[in-house]
Amino acid sequence: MPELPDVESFRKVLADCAQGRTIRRVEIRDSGVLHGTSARRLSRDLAGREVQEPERHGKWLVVHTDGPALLLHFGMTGRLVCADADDPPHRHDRILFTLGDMRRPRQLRYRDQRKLQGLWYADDPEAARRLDEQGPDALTVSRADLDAVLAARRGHLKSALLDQSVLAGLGNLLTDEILWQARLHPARTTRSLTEDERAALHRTLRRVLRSSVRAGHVPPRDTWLTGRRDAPGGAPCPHCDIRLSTAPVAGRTTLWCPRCQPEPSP
DNA sequence: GAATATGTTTCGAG
DNA sequence: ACTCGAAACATATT
Repeated sequence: MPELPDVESFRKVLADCAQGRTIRRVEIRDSGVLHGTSARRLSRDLAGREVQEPERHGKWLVVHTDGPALLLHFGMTGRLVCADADDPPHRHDRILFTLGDMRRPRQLRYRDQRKLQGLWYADDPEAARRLDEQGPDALTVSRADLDAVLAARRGHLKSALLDQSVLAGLGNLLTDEILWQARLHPARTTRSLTEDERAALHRTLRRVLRSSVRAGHVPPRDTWLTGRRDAPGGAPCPHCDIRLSTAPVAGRTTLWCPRCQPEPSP
């Protein structure tokens, strides 16, 4: 699930649930999501700490406290939920942070089915390196910065947009959506883009990201490409009704419209 | 059982 | 020096 808009909604969950509150207790139900630390050390370090305003960069969430800062990455199946501390945990709740006052304690839960990513201390060398290598955040990237990162990259447009070190925050769904709305074929090369196409790409990227952030995820609207992803045997393009094409591009399932997004000329 | 999945890193090849 | 594709991570669903 998680791409930039999802992680942005987790940031809000974290802020509403925990900001300004004290962590009373940390329960690690599956230490498989911990990286570079142990369950014992994490709960010792965080107990009694106050949660401060969280930050997001790309798909990373930074949890600031008056003690150590944490980095969360949600992989493909992770999420953050706020629950009543008395509610029984979900099967995939890997870490429970109990917060705030004793009368009505809340619980922030890191839930993740596949455990592809997880939690790091912000000063962990591996995590710090990964965060350091991120490109500009896709939600706020300027036209000039987008042009600059694309100019520094060759190969397929889709693989560039998907690369977090080029631009941080886009995943497979968002990339397909943006390329379709900008009417650019995913296999176009970054170098082939004209001035007008780069302008359209930036405009579309902002528009798609803003409405997705508002919705908390990439909305599966009928008028968007995302709404047609799951149709068996290929769905019609919401623009022109021709059958959408599917093929792997940059190693990922890619959906595009052969009419609205013309094949790059070789 | 097989294929697939909204993510990312690593490694070998071109 | 870059870029690409495949494999690996762990688990559920179709």
